[in-house]
Amino acid sequence: MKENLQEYLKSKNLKFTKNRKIILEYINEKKEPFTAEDIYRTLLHDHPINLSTIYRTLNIFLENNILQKTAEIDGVLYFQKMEKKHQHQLICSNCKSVIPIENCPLSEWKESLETSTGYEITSHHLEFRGLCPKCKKKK
Amino acid sequence: MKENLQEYLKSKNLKFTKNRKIILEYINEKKEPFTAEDIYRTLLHDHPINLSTIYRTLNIFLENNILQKTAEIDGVLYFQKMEKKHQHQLICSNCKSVIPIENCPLSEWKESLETSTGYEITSHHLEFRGLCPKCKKKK
DNA sequence: GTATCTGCAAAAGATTTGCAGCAAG
DNA sequence: CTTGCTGCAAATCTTTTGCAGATAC
Repeated sequence: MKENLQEYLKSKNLKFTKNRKIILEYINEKKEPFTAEDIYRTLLHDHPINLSTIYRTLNIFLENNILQKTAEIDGVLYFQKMEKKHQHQLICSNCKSVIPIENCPLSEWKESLETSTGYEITSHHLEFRGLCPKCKKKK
Repeated sequence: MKENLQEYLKSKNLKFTKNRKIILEYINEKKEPFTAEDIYRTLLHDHPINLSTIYRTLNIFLENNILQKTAEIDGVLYFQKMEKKHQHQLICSNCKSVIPIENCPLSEWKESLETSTGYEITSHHLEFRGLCPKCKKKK
């Protein structure tokens, strides 16, 4: 993957810099959706990278389908590695933690919706909200 | 509804001011999800209301379940009158218009998800994206 | 009258941008 | 060496907040 990306970036006149490499590693390892701030704070100690650079890198990765935007919660964007697998999120209303969920019964619904609305539907976004096991205990 | 609300607000030590009445009328008439800015611009000519006041009013209506937050798109909040009916949205990626859709096959999925994750799920949010009939033609 | 509302201006928080120096190829 | 990347500071955009005067009841 890393080698492929490097080739790919070159073909787009983009450079495979140290920062991009480190951010990419973060993205590849992280199972849960994350924010720009999450990356910033995680890397702060060993490889501090300016927040602007992180945002710029995330946008480049988004444009090139290396990354996907998976949620927007209280004005904050959440990202995840682009997966072949279709995924959605489960968000804790209390601690704002986000976990991914798989399986999705919605694709079947798509066609009937296209017929009834006249829209051409290209994607959907689904979020469940509730209390995670930890926050459930505290109440 | 208007009379009930007035009683209700009184019981909460909230006043039924002219501004709140006008904003409420907007909310009741508007079929599509709307933003604070939408209200501001619509009322600007006949009943200009300060944006802060609009935001404050929306938040009060939210807390009192007169209004619901239905989407968050590119950093902007979308609201709709609280409906008994469960609803979701269909958003045009091109012109950003939003229309509500009814029927939702997801409630059945909730229980199995609660079992598998340990979360207590309280709500879900679903958005479809695509091209509306107008924008489809232009392409 | 007095508690709540409102407009205004300023603050806050996430994200973007301009620019001058730095690094990759 | 040349083009693209980075850090920094400042700008931007939506939403929130503090405050002093206005309004509802």
